Amino acid sequence: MSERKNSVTIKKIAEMAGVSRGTVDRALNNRKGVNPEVAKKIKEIAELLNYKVNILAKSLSQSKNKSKIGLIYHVNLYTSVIINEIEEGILKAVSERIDYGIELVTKCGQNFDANKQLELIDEILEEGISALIIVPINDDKIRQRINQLYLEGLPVILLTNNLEETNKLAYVGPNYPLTGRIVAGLTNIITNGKANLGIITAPCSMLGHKQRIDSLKELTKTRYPGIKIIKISEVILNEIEAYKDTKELLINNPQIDILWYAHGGVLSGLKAIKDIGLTGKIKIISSDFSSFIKQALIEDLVTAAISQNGFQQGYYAVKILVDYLLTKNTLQQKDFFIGSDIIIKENMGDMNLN
Amino acid sequence: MSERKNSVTIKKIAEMAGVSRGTVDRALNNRKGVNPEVAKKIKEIAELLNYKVNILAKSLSQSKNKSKIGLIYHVNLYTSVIINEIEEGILKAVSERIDYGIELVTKCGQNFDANKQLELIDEILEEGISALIIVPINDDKIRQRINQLYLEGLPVILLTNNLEETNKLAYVGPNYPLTGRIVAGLTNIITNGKANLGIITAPCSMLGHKQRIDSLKELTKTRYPGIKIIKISEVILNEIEAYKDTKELLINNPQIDILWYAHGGVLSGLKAIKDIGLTGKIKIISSDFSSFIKQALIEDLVTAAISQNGFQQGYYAVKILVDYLLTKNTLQQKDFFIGSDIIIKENMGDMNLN
DNA sequence: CTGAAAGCGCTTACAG
DNA sequence: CTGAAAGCGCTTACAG
Repeated sequence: MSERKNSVTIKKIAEMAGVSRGTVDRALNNRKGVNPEVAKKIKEIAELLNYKVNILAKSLSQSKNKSKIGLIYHVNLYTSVIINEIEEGILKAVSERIDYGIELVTKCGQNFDANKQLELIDEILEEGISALIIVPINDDKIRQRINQLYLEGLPVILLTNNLEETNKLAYVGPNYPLTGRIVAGLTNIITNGKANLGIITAPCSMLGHKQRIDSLKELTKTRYPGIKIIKISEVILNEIEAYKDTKELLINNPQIDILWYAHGGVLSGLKAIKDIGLTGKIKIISSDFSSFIKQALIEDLVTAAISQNGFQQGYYAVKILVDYLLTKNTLQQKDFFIGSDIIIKENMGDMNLN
Repeated sequence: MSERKNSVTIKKIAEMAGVSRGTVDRALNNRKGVNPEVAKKIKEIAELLNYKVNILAKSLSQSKNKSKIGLIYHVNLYTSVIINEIEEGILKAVSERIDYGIELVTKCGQNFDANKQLELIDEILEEGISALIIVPINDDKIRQRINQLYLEGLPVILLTNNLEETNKLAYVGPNYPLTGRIVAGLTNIITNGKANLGIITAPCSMLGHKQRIDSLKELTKTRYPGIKIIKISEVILNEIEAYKDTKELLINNPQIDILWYAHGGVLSGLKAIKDIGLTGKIKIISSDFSSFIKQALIEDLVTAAISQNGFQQGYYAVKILVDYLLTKNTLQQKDFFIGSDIIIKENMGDMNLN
């Protein structure tokens, strides 16, 4: 069953090729200074024997020069919770890989400040990182900088927020269009197909947020015509705005019976709903899943939430990156989508391990 | 941030204790033949320096003697799909750990045959396994055998099916009572709290299946009184029975508006529903999540499914076990619950990596 | 361009 | 009970 490797080592290849282990190493790792003919022969033999490098030995032998992974992200009021989870996932994955000589360097910016993020990139480069994980801000300057870094040979993983037309090793994060469709499907199930939906969102500072709304719109049109989108309300998200906006939205559109908070703001939204006496009359779907939302689910104030699994996002970003750094194997895919879970009152904290 | 180890090696401890590296190794690994006083001193120094073994070096040095992990499971008509997923997860985790000298030996029984499983245990022991992952059959003989093995020092992980009063390193699998509650909550959401629920299940050959039903019953009583359980129909699950039973159930209980298939049988069930002209009038929740169910979700024949994440179950069983074998660190918990996901038409295949 | 040798951190016969 | 030495598979100055 698992006879697939072993016994074939660099030593065996060296013997068969009639060279030293050092030369085999150089050839297989494309280091310079090997006679091309010899290198070719060595590679052929390796191929023939289905040689697979022993990662343990490789890492151990290189353990003097640790490789630093850079992490750049940014916090702001409405993403801080998931950022915490993401960081936990990252730290977990890194701690599992300490023996491989992996180290983490972190820089954190604020509030979608692209210039600040550019600075952080410069700073982190000075630390001598060998790869970068970044939650990029949706800005041309950032896009260009990342393109440049990637072309210069730095493996870059975009985390949580995908940038279009940007070179990268991979994107790890939610499948935003899919998330929008999930909200549509969930609304359908909750309302038995007949709904007057209100949406509260923020101005689309992230590509994914726009994709989410667009795909919801499309799916309600084509698959769930009984779901009417009454109004999409874009507010600059802070608690005051979310409160005011929820109130206004519901008073001006009394037919709304289900409300989707695409970005947060649920806390004040619920307060507004209570103040106008609609608690229990409006169903709520939240695309946030913080401890506050958990509480709201428990109290039946929110019907369902979509969790973006921050922990997994962070964990897999590191896992994928380190696998790549250790093996240089071409990745099987460019986009690694982390599932978005449907959370209801009963399945919170379902999984008790990480 | 991650300054937590390194630089402190066995060599350093040896120097400080004034002994050889061999002796340090013997002491720290509790091998016999070390002067107790010396051992104590060595351990104190290690503690003081917060020594953590380098797993890479340890595994590499031991890579001649591979450790075999035994896997015993059983297939039968209605669990085969999830078993496939479980096996995929196991194989993935094992393949990621080949360099650690991990090998898998697999034995497969059939149809809840406990005697057969006992035989398989004997057979697999002869292979010289150093740990066992087993999907145990709910039988006293098995229970006793596992207890005995565990007491003899074999690390045993119970996978997917938990046995009570059985010694084990850990259980990895669904939280069955929770799954029942999820079905209750899902039913509540789908039906807006008013439901006449029919249940089709199999005689409880597994503890978990009973727990699932019990917890659903309890939660509908306490939290969702609007959900009436009309009938719980236990059939020996094969397609003919599932067909007959669904038909009978729905004809005799025309008030049923939502049906939960707790074990499978959905394929024939849907056929029966069609034959009596109720397609689209009865909502279906499936606790199975096979490719057939996927298709049924796409065709709107099934409203929602609960996935038990077989892949993760298998993957984590191996991960947890190998971590343990390599470090002998006491596990943080006894039960590792793998989340059960709510699947609707829109979030199938949400995650595209494993 | 290539080889011999030392090294990564740990384990393990072997000899005493 | 303990140490010296070889070994796990790979990498890397160093010398040529």
